[in-house]
Order: sequence, then structure tokens, then C-alpha cells
Amino acid sequence: MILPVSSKAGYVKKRFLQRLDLAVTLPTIKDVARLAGVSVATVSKALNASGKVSDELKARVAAAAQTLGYAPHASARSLRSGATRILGLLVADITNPFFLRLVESIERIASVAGYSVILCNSGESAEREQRNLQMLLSQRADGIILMPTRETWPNRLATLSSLPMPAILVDRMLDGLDVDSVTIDNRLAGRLAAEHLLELGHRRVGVVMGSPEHQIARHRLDGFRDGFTAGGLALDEQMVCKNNFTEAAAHDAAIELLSRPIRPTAVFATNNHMAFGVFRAISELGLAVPQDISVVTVDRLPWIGIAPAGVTAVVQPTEEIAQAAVATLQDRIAGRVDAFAGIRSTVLEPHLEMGGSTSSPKERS
Amino acid sequence: MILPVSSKAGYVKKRFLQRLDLAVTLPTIKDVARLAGVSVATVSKALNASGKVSDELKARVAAAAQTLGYAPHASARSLRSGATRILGLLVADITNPFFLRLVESIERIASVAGYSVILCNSGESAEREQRNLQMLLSQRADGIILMPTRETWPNRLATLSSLPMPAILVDRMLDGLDVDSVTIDNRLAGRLAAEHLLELGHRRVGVVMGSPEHQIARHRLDGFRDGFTAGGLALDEQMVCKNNFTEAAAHDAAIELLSRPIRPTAVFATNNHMAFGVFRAISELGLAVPQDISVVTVDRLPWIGIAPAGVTAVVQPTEEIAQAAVATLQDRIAGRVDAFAGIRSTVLEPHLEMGGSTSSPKERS
DNA sequence: CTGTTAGCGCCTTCAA
DNA sequence: TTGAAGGCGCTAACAG
Repeated sequence: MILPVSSKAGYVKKRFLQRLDLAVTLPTIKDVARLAGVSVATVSKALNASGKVSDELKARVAAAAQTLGYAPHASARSLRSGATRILGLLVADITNPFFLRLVESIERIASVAGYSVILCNSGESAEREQRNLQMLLSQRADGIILMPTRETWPNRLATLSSLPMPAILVDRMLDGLDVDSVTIDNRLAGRLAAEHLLELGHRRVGVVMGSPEHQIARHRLDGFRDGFTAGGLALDEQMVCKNNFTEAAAHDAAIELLSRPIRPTAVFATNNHMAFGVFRAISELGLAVPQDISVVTVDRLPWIGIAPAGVTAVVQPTEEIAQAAVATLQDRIAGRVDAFAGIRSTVLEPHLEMGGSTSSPKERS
Repeated sequence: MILPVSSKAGYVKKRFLQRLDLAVTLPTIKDVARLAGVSVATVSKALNASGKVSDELKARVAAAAQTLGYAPHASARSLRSGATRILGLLVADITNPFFLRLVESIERIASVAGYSVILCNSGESAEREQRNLQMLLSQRADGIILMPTRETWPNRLATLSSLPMPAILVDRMLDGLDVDSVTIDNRLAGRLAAEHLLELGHRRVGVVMGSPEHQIARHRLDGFRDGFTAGGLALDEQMVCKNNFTEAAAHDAAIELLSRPIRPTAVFATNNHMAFGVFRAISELGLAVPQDISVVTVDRLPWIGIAPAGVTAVVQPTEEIAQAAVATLQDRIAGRVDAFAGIRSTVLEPHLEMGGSTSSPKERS
């Protein structure tokens, strides 16, 4: 690849560039124009397929660009056009495998749609989330995909609402925020888990969950309970272990739950963190999955490996969520959605994926 | 936040903007200047702490910027300054937990250093890697961090060498490529694993690995063998299972290895994919870890949960790798490293982290 | 169909 | 210490 020095570089650059000796000056549209023997406007039109340019010139321009290794300067283009073709991806915690899969899908879909993705991991810290938002504002990202932190901070809603670019919330809804969102039907997630266990013949089941104050966990529990009720059974509320905020707490709760004189035959873990704690507890107690205890969870644990055929889980449709998020954002960016027509809330359906962690309960004497 | 219309917006914008009705025009440096009652040059100097500006004006400018919610337009700044403060992060496969931890560290460190990170996941596809490189070139990323695909493609080396911005290779070295790199001492990794098993008293050990054609796997095996040799023992080459490219292949190899009449008392899995296959095999064969078989691997499996106290592993110093990568890149960007002084290869040391997957071998009758 | 030109927002030089 | 002006690379309007 040849990297010619730009037109007036000789005397102009010296005045402006700090990184002088290292700075390889990339070819500009001018260089392409000169080599192709046309004007810069023609080059722009030819390369962007905008406006009318004869096929012959188009070819000449393409050839010139090719030999020079020309790559249009994104900043200059953005400055002029007002669009950056950058999406900001603000993730609460990328180490959560569910978020990770979303990131992977979103990056791929956005890339195909011609967008670059700036990744911001806030690590559940409000301060970092705030800083990152400011950065994306400076970058003039065309849109922002938010997988927000749990933590609430002052003026949070105000800040998010007043974002000058389109934004979309994924996974978590923030009450009182008039922003588009893509979520799943968490009640349905709970119901699917319940129906599966009921079908297998489980009657005495436990739940290990986080705080019912959190919408997601509450909805999953509600759905789970509804499932039992619909099956003509009542969920034993004594067996619902609440307020486990960490994997360690879930572990302890599961130890307690599974050590009771009357043990449940199955456990519903409302998310992957909970599930991991439950599995550790089961392993420590020397119980076998699924012979001694069945486990169903929401979201997979990629490396869990405890049950040969993997874990039975209610799975969120990651790919669809990503698709919906990017598509909605594109609509907003293109102005295809009237800004004043209200927010668009997409709710997708999770589905059950069978694994080896559930089976019919053994009859106990 | 107030979003004033820029100076001549009334009649100028209409001619230039497509996204008319939606496009909220953000405040520019001009708006800040007008509100503060100074010139744009003064605003620039005041906000960037460059040049001499009286404290009083500095305060007035800061206040004006604050009330307007002014965020400097990154594209405009880049166009002028020649630097984007963007780093490109090209990952072969973000779903690999080791890479993920690197991504997480790099993003955090880069962010603190004032860089934004554009994430590109090539998913082990050369074509996507190529496209992504082109995009980062257009974006004029100040530097590129490469965690390259395994696949080799024509002109790959040429393309990577002729990159007009500084780049650094992480994890994998590409032979014949004159680019800075940060890797770990993979021979040491193997030796640490061997020494640990020897110390516990293991004499008959197996290895499950990928292809010895791949530098990383080969070095780890060499180091492992060296460790045994240094301990006055010979590694039984019959127990080295090579050419397992997938987790499934590793699983099959482990099943075969552990079903032999004379079984090893320990297994060294040369990476986390291999380890997962091995653990699945162990689980299926009904063996107990570490009672029946000890396992040591390179890189952790975050969710594995098979052994109560986690897996014993040789761990790569993710945080240090990330630090070194960003620091080296910054040096290159700043021109602190002479471009012609040769490449900088940083080699870091892995260390052993004890877990519950290894113990002394049981004596067998 | 092709070329000329203005200006996006910012920073820096130079003059006051 | 402050202000005026030019230009980074590109695209869109308009003239030829």
C-alpha cells in the first residue's frame, strides 16, 4: 500500500502536527482526485454512489482510491454530514454471560448495518456510567444502547431522558423513563419454568431469587407462582428464598433449603448468578443432578458442566433482542419513528431449552 | 439541560441537514463563547487549559459550558488535531473467557487514560477481521490492539505491517510480523503445571492439547515436558493427546485417555476449551475430582463449578497484559518509542493458582 | 454529467 | 491576556 504525502503537506503539516516524524499522512480525497484526474466532488460522488457519475469515471476513481489505499476520513465525513455511524454500547457488567452474548450479537448486527460500536463497560458503577455517557455525547454517537446499572443515582432519569441522541434500553426497564426498550416477558419465563417442572411431576419445589423489589426477579417469581396456580397447586412460600444479591448468598440459601428435613425435589433459580450458587451448594451436599434434585434456571451458564447434557433453562432470545434493539435505534436515527409518537416497548418471548439438569422426581419412601 | 440552537442555524441548517426535525442541534463552542461574552479562541484555551487565560474568564467559560451542557465535538477536534483518542480492539473471539477478561481490563484502563474503545469481534473469521481493520482505518483510530484470528489469510502479514497507526499484538504472536506484542511465557506456564503435579506426587500424567503446530500449545507442552525432565522423570508421550481443536475433540480424547487400563492420575489441559472437554469426560465417566483424577489447566473457567474450591490453573496476568498493551500503544502514539528502534516484545509471567481440582494421587492396589 | 465553492466545529498561529 | 482568521477532509448545493 502506498501512502503518498498529501498535497501541501510539505509546508502546511509542519505547522500543525505534533507527532511530526511518526505521523504518516494518509491519502485524502484530493490525492485520489489528482490521480484520477477529476475534481474532489466527483470522487465523493463516485465513491458514495450519490449523484450521477459516468461509469468510466467511477471506475477510474475506484482504481485511484485502490492504488492509494484511500480510506475516507470518518471524522471529516461526520463533521460534514452530521452522522457518525457510531453506536454506543453501555453495558452494566460485561462479565455476565447473558450480557456478553448480547454484546456479541449487537456488535455483529451493528457491524453488518455499517455501524461501529464503542464499548463502554460501567461495571455496575454509576460514576463510570455517567462518564461514559458524557464521552459518547462528545463522540456524537448516532444512538446508544443501554444495559443500565442497577444502582440508581441522582438525576439519573433526567440525564438519560435528556440525551440528545436516540437511546434504547435493553433487558432492564427503568420505571418512569420515556425511552424505547427491548425486554423479555419475565412472567412468561417464570411460567415456563413452572410448567416444565409440573409436567415432570414435581410438586414440592423451591425458588432461589434476588430481591422482589427488583422488577425482573419479581416478575419471574410471579410467573412461576402463576404456573403452579394454573396447575391447581400452590407454591409453598416457605420454600421461596428471597433477597440473595450475590452468588454467595444464593449458595447459602440453597444449602439451607436443601438441608431441610423435607427437601424440595426441584429448584428454580431466577438467574444465572443464583443458579451458580445453587449448583455449588448441590455439589457440596453431595447431591446428584438430576437424580436427587432438578434445577431449572433463567439464562445459560456456558461453562457449568455439572450435568452432562447441560442445564435446563428458560433462555432469552439474545439474537432477537439484539436485532430489535439495533432496528429500533435505526428507525429512530432515520426519523422513521415520530419522536412524539410515544415510546416503543418491544417485549420478546423466552423459551425453554431442555438440558440434563431436570427429570422426574424419584419417589421417596 | 438546555439545548440552544446554534448561531446561524435558522437559515443555514435547513440547507444542510437531512435529519431535520429530529436533529437536536447541540451547543457549539460559539454558543459557549457568546454566553460567556468572550471569543471562541478563549473558550478553547480555557477549557483545554492551554495558553494563558485569566482565572476569572476561565470560571466564566466553565460556567457557560456547564449551563449549556456543552460537549466538545470529537470529530471536529480530531479533524483539527489529527488524533481521535480512539483505540481499536480487534478480538478473535470474545466468547472465550480469557479474551473477555482482557477486553474488560483493556476497556477500563483505556477509559481511564482518556481513550474510547471501538470493539470489533471477528469471531475467528478472517473476512470480518479484514473489514474491521478497514473500518478502524477510516475511523483513524490512534492505535489498534489485536487479538488475532487463528486463520491465516493471504496478504495478512502485509496488511498488518502496513497499518498506518501503531498496533500491538496480544496473546498470540504472529511469526514474521514486526509489530509490538504482549504475551506470556507459555513454556513457563507448562513448567508451573508440571512442577505442581510433581510436588503433589503425580508420576503418571496425561496431556490434552491442541495442535503442536500452534506456537502457544507447543510451548506449553514443551514447558510441561521440561518440568518433568527437570524433576528427573520422563513424560510418557503415549499419554499426550494432540490435535484436539474443539472442546468436543478434547472430550473424546479424554474419554479415551481415562478409559485406558493404566490411567493417569492427573491431566494437564493446555487451555480452557480443552479443560472443559476434560471435565465433561470426567463427569461422564463418573470419576471424582480430585480424588480419582487431578486436573490442572491454563486459564480459568469462570462458571465451571465442578470442584468445590474451583480449578487449579496456571493463570495469565490479565490485568498486567492489558496494562502493558495500553502503555506500549500510548508510547508509540506519543512517539516516545522510536519507530525504527525495533519492536517491543513484552513477555509476562503466568502464575499458578491453587484450586480444588488437584491433590495427591491415591495409592492404587 | 462534472466542477467550484462554502462551511461543518475546533484549535492554533499571529496580531493586537 | 484576548481576538480574528485559516484550514483539517469531506459533502451538498449550485453553476456550468
